[in-house]
Amino acid sequence: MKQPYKLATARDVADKAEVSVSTVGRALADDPRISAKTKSRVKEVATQLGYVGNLLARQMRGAKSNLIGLMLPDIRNHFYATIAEALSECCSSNGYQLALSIANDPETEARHVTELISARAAGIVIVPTANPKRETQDLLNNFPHVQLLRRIEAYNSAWFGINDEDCLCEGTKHLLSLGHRRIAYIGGSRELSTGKARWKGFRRAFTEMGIEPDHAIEIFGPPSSTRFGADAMNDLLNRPEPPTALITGTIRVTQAILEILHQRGISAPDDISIVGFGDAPEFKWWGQGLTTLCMPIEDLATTCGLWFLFHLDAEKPTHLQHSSLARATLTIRGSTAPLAG
Amino acid sequence: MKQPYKLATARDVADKAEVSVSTVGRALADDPRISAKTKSRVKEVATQLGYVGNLLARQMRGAKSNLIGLMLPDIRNHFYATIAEALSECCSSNGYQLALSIANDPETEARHVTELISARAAGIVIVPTANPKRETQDLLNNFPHVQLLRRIEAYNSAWFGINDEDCLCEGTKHLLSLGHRRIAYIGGSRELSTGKARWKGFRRAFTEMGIEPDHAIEIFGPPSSTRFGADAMNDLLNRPEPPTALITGTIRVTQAILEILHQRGISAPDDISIVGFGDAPEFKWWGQGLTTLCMPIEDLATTCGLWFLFHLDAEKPTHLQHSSLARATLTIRGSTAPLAG
DNA sequence: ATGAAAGCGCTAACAT
DNA sequence: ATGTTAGCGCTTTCAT
Repeated sequence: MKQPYKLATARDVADKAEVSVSTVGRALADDPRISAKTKSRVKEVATQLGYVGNLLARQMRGAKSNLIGLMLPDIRNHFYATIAEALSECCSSNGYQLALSIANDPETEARHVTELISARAAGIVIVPTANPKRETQDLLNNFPHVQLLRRIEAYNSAWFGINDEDCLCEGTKHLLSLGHRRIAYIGGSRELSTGKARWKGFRRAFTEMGIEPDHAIEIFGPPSSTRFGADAMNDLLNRPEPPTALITGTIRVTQAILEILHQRGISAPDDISIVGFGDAPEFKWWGQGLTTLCMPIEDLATTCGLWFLFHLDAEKPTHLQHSSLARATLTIRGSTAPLAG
Repeated sequence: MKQPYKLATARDVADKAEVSVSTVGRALADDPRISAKTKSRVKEVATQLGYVGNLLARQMRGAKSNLIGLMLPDIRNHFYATIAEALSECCSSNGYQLALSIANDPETEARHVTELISARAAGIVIVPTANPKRETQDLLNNFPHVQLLRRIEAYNSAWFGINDEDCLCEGTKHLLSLGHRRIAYIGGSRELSTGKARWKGFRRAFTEMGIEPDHAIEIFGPPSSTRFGADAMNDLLNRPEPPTALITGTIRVTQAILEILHQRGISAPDDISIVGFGDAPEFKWWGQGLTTLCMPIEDLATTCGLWFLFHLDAEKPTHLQHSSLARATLTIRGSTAPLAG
C-alpha cells in the first residue's frame, strides 16, 4: 500500500453522508442553517471515518496559524527547560502549539527561522545566537517575534530579559564586602548581550566600592558548554595563587564548577567562596548550600508569552519598542564567608 | 495597517520579474528548462522581496510534512529534557522540525494529538499518559507514531523503552545484599507501564533472594509531581520505625527526597541507605555521592528518533511490532552501606 | 524556454 | 436548508 495512513477528507465525509462538502463544513462548525438531523448524520459519519480537519487547508483560506516557534540554544540547561515549560503551558492554554528549535550557531538558527516562516508560524520567540546572519535579521524584522534574555540591537522587536548587570554587580559586591580581592569571574562570551552585561556588572562592583580590580581574574567562554566551565575551573585551581572567591556568569558554568570542586575535594567556603549564577534546585544542597543569583525565569517567560500571544491575537505589530526587565536577586547560603586571615 | 507582516508570494515575484508563476517556481527550484538569465533575475527579485515559499501550499500539493510532534509529560524533568534535546538534534539533522507538546493528563493529550494530526504532522513521538482516552487511541492507531518509555498495549506501534523491571530489581538486590530488610520504595503510579514494571522489579528482588517482603514499604504516586515525593519521604521519616533503606522509582521523586533529607539533616548512608532512580548530573555530588540507577536515555531517544524518521522517509508503516529495550545499570556510590548492627 | 490551467482541502460568498 | 463556485499559494501536467 502506498498511503498506509490516509486520512479522510471533507469530500469523503460528504460522499458517505450523501451531502455536499459545504454542508459537511457547516455541520461540523455547528452552523445554525443546517438541520439538526443532517448535522447529527454528518457528525456520525465524520467520527466513523476518523475525520480530522486539515489545518493547512484552513490556514490557506486565511485562518491564522497556531504555531509558535521557540528558538533556544540548549534545552538541557535548567534555565531554558523552565522557559520551554512555561511557554508551552502559555501556548497550550491559548490555543497555540509550540514548535521547539534548538540552535546554538548562526547557521542552524538561520535554517530554523526560515523553516518556521515557511511554515507560516504565527510568531517566533527567540533567544538569539551571538552573531545572527544578516539573512536571519532581515527575515525576523519582517516577521512577528520577541527576543528573550539575549538581545540583538538590530532587531526591531520587543525584548524580555533580566537585569544581568545589576545582578552580577550585587553578587560581586557581596564577595568584596566579605574582604575578598582575588575574585575570579567565569562567564559567557561577551559577544552575547547577557555575557557583556554580566561582565560589566562584575567590573562595576569594583568601581562602586572604590576597589582596584588588580586581582580580579576574568575568563569567558561559550555559554552552552559544560566543558568550558570545567576547564576554566581547573585552570584557576592549578594557578600558584588561586582566587579566594569565585562568581559565575552562566548556569552551565555553575554546574560544571560544582562538579569539579566536588571531584577535587575542595569545599566552600573554607577553601574558596562561591557565588553561583542561576538557581537550579540542587544548588540548595551543594555542600552547605550555594549562595546564588536567582532569577524569576518562569515569570519572565510567562510574561513574555502572554504579551506576545496577546499582540498576535489582536493583530497588533509586535515591534513596538517594548522591553521588560526582570529583577534577579542574591540569595545568600553557606558557600560564601569572610576572607580568612 | 491590516497585515503588518504580509509575506511575498510567488505571484508577487512573478509580477515584479515579469514572468509567470510557474517560471518562478521552476527558477527557484533550479529547473534545467529555465534559462540562466531568467533564473538569476527571478532569484534576485525573490531575495529583494524577502520571498519565503509557503510550506502549507506545498504540503497541500503533496509534499510531506516536516513536523514531528513530541508529546512529553514534563519538560523540566531532566529525563525528558534530555529526550527533547536528543530528538531535536535528530530531527534537525534530517530536515524535520520538532513540535513540543507538554501533556500530563488524558484531556490535554487528546487535544494535542488532534492538533498535531490536524496540522498533518509527519508523525508523533509520544510518552503516553496513564489512561489515554479512547478517542486518542483511535486517532493514533491510524497515524504514524512511536511510543517512548511508557507503553500502552492498545497502541499498534513500536515502543522504545528501558528494562525497568530488571533495573529496579538490581537496585533492590543491592540493598538486600547489604542486609537491609525494612526497605521503602517510593515510585510512580502503577497505572503506568513503567511504574508497574519498576514495582514488579522491586518485588522480584525479594523473591529471587528468597526473602519475605514483610518489612517492605511501598508508596506510589503521580510521576511528575515533586510534591508527592516530598510528602512520602516526610511520612516515612515520621514513622516510629523508619526504613533503613530507600529506593526510588522516578527522577522527580529522587530529586524531592534529596532535598527533604538535606533539609532534615539526615545523611546517607549513616542514617539511611539510598538508591536513587535516574542519573541527573548533581546526583554525583549529593552527600558522598548517590548510588543510582542509570539509564542511557539519550541513546534511547536518538535510536528511537532515527528509527522513526527512517520509516517515515521510506513511507513504511511504523506499526511493525518493533520494540527496543535499553539496559539500565546500577552505579554504586557513597549513599549505600551495610546495615549497621 | 515559457505560459496556462488544474487541483490539493477547505471556507465563504453567492445561488437556489 | 442545502448546493455551487471561487480562491488561498503552490507544483505539475499539458500546451505553445
